[in-house]
Amino acid sequence: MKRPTMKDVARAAGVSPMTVSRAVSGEPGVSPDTAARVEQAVRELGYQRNDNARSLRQKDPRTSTIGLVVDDLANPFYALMARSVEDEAHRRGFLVLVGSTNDEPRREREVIAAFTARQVDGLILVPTNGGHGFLKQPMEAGTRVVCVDRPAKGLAVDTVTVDNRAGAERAVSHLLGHGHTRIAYLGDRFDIWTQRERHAGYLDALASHGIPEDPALVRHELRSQPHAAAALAELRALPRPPTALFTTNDLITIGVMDGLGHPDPIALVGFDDFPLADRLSPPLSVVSQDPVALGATAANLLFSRIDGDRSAPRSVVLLTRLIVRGSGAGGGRSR
Amino acid sequence: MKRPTMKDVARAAGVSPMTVSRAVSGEPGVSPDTAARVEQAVRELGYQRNDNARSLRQKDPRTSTIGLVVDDLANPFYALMARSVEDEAHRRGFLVLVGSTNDEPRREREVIAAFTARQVDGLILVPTNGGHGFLKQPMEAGTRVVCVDRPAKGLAVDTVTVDNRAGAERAVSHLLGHGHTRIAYLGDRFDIWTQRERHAGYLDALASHGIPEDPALVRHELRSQPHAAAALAELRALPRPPTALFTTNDLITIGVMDGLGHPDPIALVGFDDFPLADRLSPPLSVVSQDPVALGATAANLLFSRIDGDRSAPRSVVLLTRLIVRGSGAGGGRSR
DNA sequence: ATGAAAGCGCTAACAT
DNA sequence: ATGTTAGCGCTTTCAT
Repeated sequence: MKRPTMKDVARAAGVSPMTVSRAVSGEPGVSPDTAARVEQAVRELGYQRNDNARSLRQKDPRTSTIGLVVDDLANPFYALMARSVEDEAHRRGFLVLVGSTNDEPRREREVIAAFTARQVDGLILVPTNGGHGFLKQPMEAGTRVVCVDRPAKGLAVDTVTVDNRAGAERAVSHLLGHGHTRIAYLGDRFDIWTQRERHAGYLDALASHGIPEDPALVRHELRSQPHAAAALAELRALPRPPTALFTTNDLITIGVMDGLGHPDPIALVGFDDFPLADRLSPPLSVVSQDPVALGATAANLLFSRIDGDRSAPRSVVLLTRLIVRGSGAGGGRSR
Repeated sequence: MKRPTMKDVARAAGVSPMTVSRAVSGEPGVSPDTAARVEQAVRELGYQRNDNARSLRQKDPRTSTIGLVVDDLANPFYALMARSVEDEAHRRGFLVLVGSTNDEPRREREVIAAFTARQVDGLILVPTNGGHGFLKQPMEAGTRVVCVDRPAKGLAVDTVTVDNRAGAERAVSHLLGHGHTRIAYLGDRFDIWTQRERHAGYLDALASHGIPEDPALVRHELRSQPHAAAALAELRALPRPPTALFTTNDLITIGVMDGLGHPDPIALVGFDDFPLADRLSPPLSVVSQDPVALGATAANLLFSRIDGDRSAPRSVVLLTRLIVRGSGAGGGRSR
C-alpha cells in the first residue's frame, strides 16, 4: 500500500498528471467535468498531495512552515506563547515546528539547523545567551527571524519584549511607597537578559528614592524554588534583614512564599503573574506580562516579513501591569 | 542570495554533486582529501542540505518528523506532555510539528491533513470525540499513529491513558472513608472520554459502599471556573446539600475552591494535581497523573512503530496516585 | 482546456 | 574513490 501519487490519480481519471495538479490545487483551466472525474479518483485512491515535493518545485519557494524555538515548552509562559503563535499560523495556513533549547546555545543551534534544513520560512526565537552568527547565512538565503521575550545580542531582527525594567521599577517603587527601605532582590540567572533588565529596574527605583544599594540584599542565580527559599533564610539571618522582597520570576516567588510570614512578616512583589496568585495568603502583588500578546505580536511581525516586508528591523515593547493584591503592603514600618 | 545547492558546492570544490552528497551525509567512499575540500566549500558557501528534497529521493522514505496533536497546547498538562514528546523526538533526531484542536473534530482533521501532507512519519494524537476514518488511508500509506490521554473510538492503534476510573473510584472512596455519604460529582463535558471514565469511577465507589446514587448531586458540562462555582452554589441551596465534592479536573477544582468554607465546610478531592495545590487552604487532596510519563510512553510506542514494529496495537494504562493533603477530611459528619 | 518536456535538490543504482 | 544517469512527486513553461 504505497502512497498514491498524481500519476496514479491521472491514470485512474484518464487524464495527464498536469491536469490532476491543476485540479487538486484549484487552479483555473480545468473543465468542471474533468475536475469532477479527478476528484472522484482522488477520493477512491485516498490521494493527498505531497506538499514537500510541491514546495521543492514551486516558483514561490515557501514551505508554509515556521519554527518556534523557546527556552522550555513546558513552562506555562512559553506554552501560552506557543499556543498564540500556533493560532496565528493556523489562520494563515502555516504549520509550526517547535523546539526547546533549555537555554543551551548548543541545543539552540541544533534545533535551528534542523529547522532550516527543512526549509522553514521563518523562525520565532527566544534566544539563548550564545552567539547567533550561524543565523546569518540562513537569513541571507531567505529565512526570516523574529526574537521574542529577549533580544539576541548582535542580531538585527524584529524583537518583541516587555518593559522589564520599567515593570521592575514600578514594583520596587510600590514597596518603597509603603515605607520599605530594605528591599531585597531575588533573581534568576544573571546571564538572562530579562533578569538583568529587572535588576536594573530595581536599582532605578532605589536610586530615584535616594536609597543606597545594599549588596547584601541582592541575590542572583536562584534557579529553583529551594534555592529561593534558602536565599530568603539567609537574608532573614542578616543583622539587618530586609522588610520587603522583589522576586524576578514566578518560580522564585513561589519558592519564597513559605518563609514570608515568620518570624516577621515580609512584604513581596513578584515578577510574573500565575494562576492562584490571588488566592494565596497573602494574595500576591505581581507585575504581569501577557505571553499571548507576545506570541501574537511576534507572529504578526514574522508573517509580514514572510509576506515581503523588507523595512528596517523593528523593536516592539509591550507593557507590563502592576497588580496590587496585598502582599506588597505588609511588613516594614508601615504595619 | 539564493540558497546554495549541492551543485554549487560541487563546482566550488571541483567535484561532482554525488561526491558532495556522500561527503555531506558522511557516507563512505570519499577520500579524506576530497572530504576536506568539500567541507571547505560548504563552509564558504554556507551550504546546508535540503532535507525535504533528500527525503523525497531516499530509499527509506522517512522525513524524521512527527506530528503532535493535542486539545490545547496552552494547557499546562498538554504542555508538559508536549515537552516530553519533544525530548524523546530530539534524542532520536526527529522534529515535532504541533497543533491544537480545541477539541473540534473539524480542526483536528485540518491539522492532521496538513501534517500528513508534509509526510510526517507518525502522529501522537489526543483524539477529539469525532470520527477518525480519515486516518485510515494515511495509515495504510505508512503513517503511524498513537493515541494518548484518551482512545479514539473505532481506531485500532496504540493508546496510552491513565486509570481514570480507578483513580476516581479511589478519590471518592477516600471521601466515603471519612464518613461522607452525600458526595457531589462536578464534571466537565460528558462527551470527553476521560470524564465519562471518572464518572464511572464515582459510581463504582458509591456502589461498593452501598450508597445510592443521587442524581441531584451530579453536574456535568462544567466548562469553566465560573460554571463550577455556580454549580456549587446550586448544590449548597439543595434541601439536603452535599458534604463532599469530587471534581474531575483542575479548572473545576479551582473554580469551586472559594465556596468550600462557607457557610459549612465541604470536603473535596479533585482529579489532577496542579502547582500550589498544596499551599492553598485547605491543602487540596487530589488524584494526580503524570503528563511527562504519558508523553514519553506515547513517543516510545510511536518510535518503535516507526522503527518497524508491526505487532498488534497495545493499550498502556499508567497509574494515578491519590495525594492526601487534607481537603478530603473536612466537612461531613467526620468533623 | 489539456498535455509534453524539463527540472526543483537530492540520492539509488550502476558505471568506471 | 568518483562520476553518470535516472527519477522521487510535483509544477513551470511552452506547446497544442
